[in-house]
Order: sequence, then structure tokens, then C-alpha cells
Amino acid sequence: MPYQRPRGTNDITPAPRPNEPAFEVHKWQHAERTFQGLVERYGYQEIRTPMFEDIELFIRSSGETSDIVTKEMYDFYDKGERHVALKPEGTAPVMRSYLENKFAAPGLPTRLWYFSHSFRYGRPGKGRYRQLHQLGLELIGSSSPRADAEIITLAYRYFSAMGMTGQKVLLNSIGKPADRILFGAVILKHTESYFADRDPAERAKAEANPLRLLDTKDPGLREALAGLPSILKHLSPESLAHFESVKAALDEEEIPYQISDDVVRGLDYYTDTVFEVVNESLGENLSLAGGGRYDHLIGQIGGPATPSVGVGIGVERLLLTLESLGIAQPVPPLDAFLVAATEEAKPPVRKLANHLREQGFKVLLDLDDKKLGAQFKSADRSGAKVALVLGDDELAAGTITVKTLATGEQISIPQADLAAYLAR
RNA sequence: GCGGUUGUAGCUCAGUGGUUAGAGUGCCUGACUGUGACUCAGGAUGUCGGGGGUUCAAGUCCCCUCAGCCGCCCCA
Repeated sequence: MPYQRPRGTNDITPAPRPNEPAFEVHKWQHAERTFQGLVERYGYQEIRTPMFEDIELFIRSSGETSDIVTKEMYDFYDKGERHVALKPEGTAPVMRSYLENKFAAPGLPTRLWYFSHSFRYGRPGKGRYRQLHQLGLELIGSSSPRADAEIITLAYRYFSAMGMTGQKVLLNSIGKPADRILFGAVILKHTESYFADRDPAERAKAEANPLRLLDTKDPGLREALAGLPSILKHLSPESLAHFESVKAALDEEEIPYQISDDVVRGLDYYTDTVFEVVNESLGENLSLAGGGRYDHLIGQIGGPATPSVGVGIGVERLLLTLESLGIAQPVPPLDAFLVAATEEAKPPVRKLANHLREQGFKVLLDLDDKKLGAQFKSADRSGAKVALVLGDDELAAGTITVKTLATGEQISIPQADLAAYLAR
């Protein structure tokens, strides 16, 4: 094998890859179309941004101490000495474009969706890739709790529309930056004795962003955190009221969720609402989607303060979850495979193929002058619903033989009735 | 980035340091003169992930490396 794909990347192929049924292109197409169909009914419009950006954009938005910035960025210098990074997430580029191109509709919140690559330089594994794909939504310009609920609702309904069951929304609020500074101090105080005899690097990391200690799996640290009051007890009255309204709006939409006060998210730009969507069948540690409100992001990258909320959905993880749940995805069928029974029938068969294609049918025929039996074999493997046979008898009578491949049943119909037969 | 584990035919996998590396399945051809799947007969296929080393001899032992998977970190 002279070459193999770069580590942590995937080929998305027309036929399933061994052990990787999720990377079949028709499943991806279905996922994209379903998403587009759903969110466009809510007024979202597509946006496409470049695959790479000035690295500063990500440092400013995600936060200098975030893991994405400190160790997971695919960055390089181009021939003009520009320091750029393959985008590690979708939100910052969309916000940059929004600011740069000023396409906001006056008087209306801006609703955007995207389907995009993301790149994260981590150790790959199942459901964890260096090149991954995200479907995302951004609702820019509303501070209403209904905006938060709209985003969460759409994420949840999307998974349902894909046939998924068992997805859970984990919901939390991390308040405003001021709340977080206060709560961070509380956390550090609470874990002071634990960190007293830890190494300085670990201590520094904790001090840089104490909130991230909350979702630790380290048993010692978990113990040290025991008895710490919930972040929800430290919210300002405004944040608390916002959180209550988000919950009420989700109840109204009948979206099930569970409050999970250890969901803190890895990016610095979130304010108030944060959430993740998980599914047991994918594994405890992998989330299907994550998002929240980021009222200060646009301000952080140099624009006017603009309240916004969004979500990113992991396409690989979505499809992996559907596989592990055994949820079948529709395979686009071929309408017919045309078979020429005799040499004389070949030109009419080619003509018929074109005729059917003009009418919108998906048809295939033999290219390699195969014998009749081999043509049927091709028909069988093509996945076509029927084989259409033209030979001397049919040409003389103006009929066509239709064989249903799954059952082997064969009937003869007038050629004039063929389109109506296939369309039924 | 850290720890563990795996890598042999298209696929699933056997293979005590000792001829020319096997099985099942799939694939190709034929029996089949107007019919795929079933049956029967025949056939092709490997850089044993890659590189180096030890040895009379390496798929097998050692080192390095690449890739997958599991756990950690983190997240989609």
C-alpha cells in the first residue's frame, strides 16, 4: 500500500468501507439534506467560509488558554509569512464573515447554517478525528432566551429527524464573565488543599481556568470538589432569570433536557447558556453536539457587542451513533438496469436508456459487451429494482420484458407503458 | 501529547524460527444456445503495514517507524 490517508482523516466512499459503515457517501448526503431541509424551514440561510483563517481569529475567540488553541490547532505559515490555521471550529469564522461583510438584515436577527470541515490536532480514535465535519447554526443578534431554546430545539429535532433515539440534552448556565470570576475563586479556595501538593503546571492550568476542573474524571480531584455548591447557585439574578426562561421555552417546545452543572465547554467565548447533546450508544465521553450563547464573541474580535447563540453538530459522531443504534439509512436506488438480449438490441437499448434518463429515471446498462448472463449479474449488483430486457421478440412486438430482481418475477408490457410502470 | 493493544489475500481470520504462506468467503471463467441469486467444475490473487537488525534460516525474535482501536487529556 504505497499511500494511505493522513492520520485521523477519512474517505467518504460510495460503498461502505470495511468496519466503517458510517463513511458511506449517501449517508452523508442524507444527513446534509435533512439538516438543510429542517433549518431552512426556520429561516436559516447557508454560509460558507474559508477552510483557514488568520490564527489570531481563533486565539481571540476561543481563548489563549483553551486546549483548542494551545495544542489542537493545525497551523502553519504560508509563503507570505502569514500565520494561518485550518479552522478548528465553525463559529469564529462565521462571526468574522458577519462582521466583515455586514450582511445582517436590518431589524432582524441573522440566522445562518453551515456544513464545514474542522481540524483538530489530537490523537485520533473512533469518533475522534483530525479532520471532522460539523453542521452548525448561528443565531446572531438576539438576547432572548427563546433564541437559546430555538437553537437547542433545532439540534434535538435534527437528531430525531435522522431517526435517532436516546439523545439527551445536557443543559447548564455558566453566567456572565463576572459571575465566573467569582465562582472561579470559590473553586480555587475549595480545592486549595488538593492543589497544595500538586505540581505547579497542573496548578497553573487550574488557575488559568478553574471552571474546567468541574468536568474532571480524576477521582482525587472529584473528591476535592465534593461539597462545592453548584455554579447555578452563583449566577446573577439576570442570568438566573435567563436560564429559567430558556428552560420554560424548552418545556413549551417539549424538548427533554437535563440540568447538568458540570457542563462547562472548552471555549472561552460562552456566556450564560451552554449545552451538549449526548447519546449513550456513542460512549460516555463523546458528545454529538455542543453549543451555547456567546454574547461577547463579536466584541472580542473587534465588532459591536452582539448577543448570539449557536450549536455545532459532529457529523461523524451522528452517523456513528446511528450505526450503533442499527438505524437504517435510505440507499438511493437505481430505477432500472437495461439488458440487451441480442446484438441487434444494443442500439435500441442505448436509445431507451437516454430516453428514460431524460424523463428523470436513474438507469444503467452494460458497457463492456457482456453476455446476457453477465448483464443480468451486473443488473443484480447494480442495486437496480428491475432489469429491462430488450431482444428480438420485444423489438418485433413493441414490448419490453420487466424483471423484478428481488423476486425474479418477469412480465411483458408495451414499451409505451414503461415510463408509467417505472414511476409507480 | 501520555499509557495500552492490534496490523497476514478484497473481507473475516489460521499459521511451534525450518520446503514454494493457508482456510472460509468474495472475485474471474465455464456448464447455461434469451436470464442474476442456488449447484457443480476450473482459475487468479499477497511488498505477511514499512524500514533496519539477530540468525545457516524471520510472517514468527529485537529495535525504529506508520496506521487502526481502547483508556487519559479534550472535545464534534
